[in-house]
Amino acid sequence: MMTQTFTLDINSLDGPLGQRVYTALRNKILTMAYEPGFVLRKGALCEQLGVSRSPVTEALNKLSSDGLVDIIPQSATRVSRFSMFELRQESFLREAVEIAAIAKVAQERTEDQMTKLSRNLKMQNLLVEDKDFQGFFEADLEFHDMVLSFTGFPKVAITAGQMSLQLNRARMLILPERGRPAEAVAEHHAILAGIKARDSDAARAAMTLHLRQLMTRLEPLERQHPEYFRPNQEEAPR
Amino acid sequence: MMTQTFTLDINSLDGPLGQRVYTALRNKILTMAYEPGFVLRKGALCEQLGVSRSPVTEALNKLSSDGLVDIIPQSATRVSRFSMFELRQESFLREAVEIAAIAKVAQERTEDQMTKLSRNLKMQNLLVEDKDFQGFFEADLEFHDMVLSFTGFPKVAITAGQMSLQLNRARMLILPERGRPAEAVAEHHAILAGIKARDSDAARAAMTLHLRQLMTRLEPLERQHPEYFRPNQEEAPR
DNA sequence: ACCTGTCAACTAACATGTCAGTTGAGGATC
DNA sequence: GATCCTCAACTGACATGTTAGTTGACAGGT
Repeated sequence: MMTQTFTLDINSLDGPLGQRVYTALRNKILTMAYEPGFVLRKGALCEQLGVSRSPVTEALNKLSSDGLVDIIPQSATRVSRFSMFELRQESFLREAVEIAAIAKVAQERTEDQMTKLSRNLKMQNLLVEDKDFQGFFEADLEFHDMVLSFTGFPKVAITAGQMSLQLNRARMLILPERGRPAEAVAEHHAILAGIKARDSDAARAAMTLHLRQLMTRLEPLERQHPEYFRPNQEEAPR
Repeated sequence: MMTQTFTLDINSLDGPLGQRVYTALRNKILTMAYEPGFVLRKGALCEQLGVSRSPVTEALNKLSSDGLVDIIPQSATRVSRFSMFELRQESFLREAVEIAAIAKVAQERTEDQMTKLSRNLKMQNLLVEDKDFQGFFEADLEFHDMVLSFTGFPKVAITAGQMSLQLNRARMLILPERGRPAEAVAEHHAILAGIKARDSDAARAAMTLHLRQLMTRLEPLERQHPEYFRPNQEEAPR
């Protein structure tokens, strides 16, 4: 399903060059193929991809506004390091949006939506049984994306995705945690039960519980992989 | 306080040219000085500003990803028209975030924060009494921004601002509604009371009530100003 | 009045050149 | 050895040229 390209490749994508370069780099970064701190040399990228600086610059600028790369003016561009503070902020925002979404979806759900969610959840079960954690990871993303989409508000899913970039990248570091996928599936079941019963409060509570797990698991990361984090920069005073 | 420039001007700003052009155009659009549908001709802008296409292009691209302009490839760029569907989506997202924020702030507020909010609210009272609705509008924005900032999560305020762009622009169309500012001030008082009592639920309820008012007032707009809206494009089927 | 083909105007996307500012490594000086 | 200086390498920001694609108006045929 996921084409793991080892060398940077553009030709397999379509659309404008700038978009292609952006997508390619974005995937590299989000899958941690480019590690935090990795230096992106513009000249090398141009040569490697056989394009001029324009599309590369455009792509890097987009990545910068996504917060995926840090541009040090007149010097270098490197893949951004994590900041636990930033992860907490993203988690807060994600929770805010998903909670609101689940409440709406629980009230308005259709049978068709129930079927799709239920089908996805069964797939999650199978994937966990087969220990296909990569597959489970993607099914998990899809589950949450479906819930967000079922609000009937496409922008909700898009916005949630944009503001959870670092969060999803950091998740790559805690993929192989023993027993966690099974727990997550159970939590998804609880959420789905709330939706099925059209019980907003129950669905909301289950979702809250589920989402809170992530930061709990992310917090130890700063000690385990200090090289991926930037020195503490807590909130600034007002 | 607001410098109402009639001709497009860049020199009063600082920073890179691209940023300045972006800010200038953004202000024009958000204040409705450039009306929805207005065509932005790149050549004219370059001449008018005395810069080359690079910074102008950069600015227009940013505005496009903000959703403030619609770029019709190979043809023209125009200030985006409203879509009631999009406004509803932004309203949903804004409510999600502000609700989450107010709950957190109510729990963790400091005396200093109370003082600042209280001071702002008193100012709102004075401005409404003086019928300075423009001033009230800005104080209102500041009130909400303060609440978001008091979460201790700068990104929350930033994100909320980004996803409420169309909403704030549309608000410019309903500025002079009789009695509404006074009502809004009263609602702000209720919110502040919840924060003061550290009562998350009360604050949340008051905020929900307050935010819901906006869409109620925005809905009739589509009939009053059809020229500012694009023909209905409701949600796509899945 | 209605369709249709043509054409000018405009634009996005990209390539390339220039310039000033920053970084960092290495050498000179103390 | 520590500090300072210099310089090469790299970059962001901007200007400008080119190509190909889209739109809208206008003319001409029906």
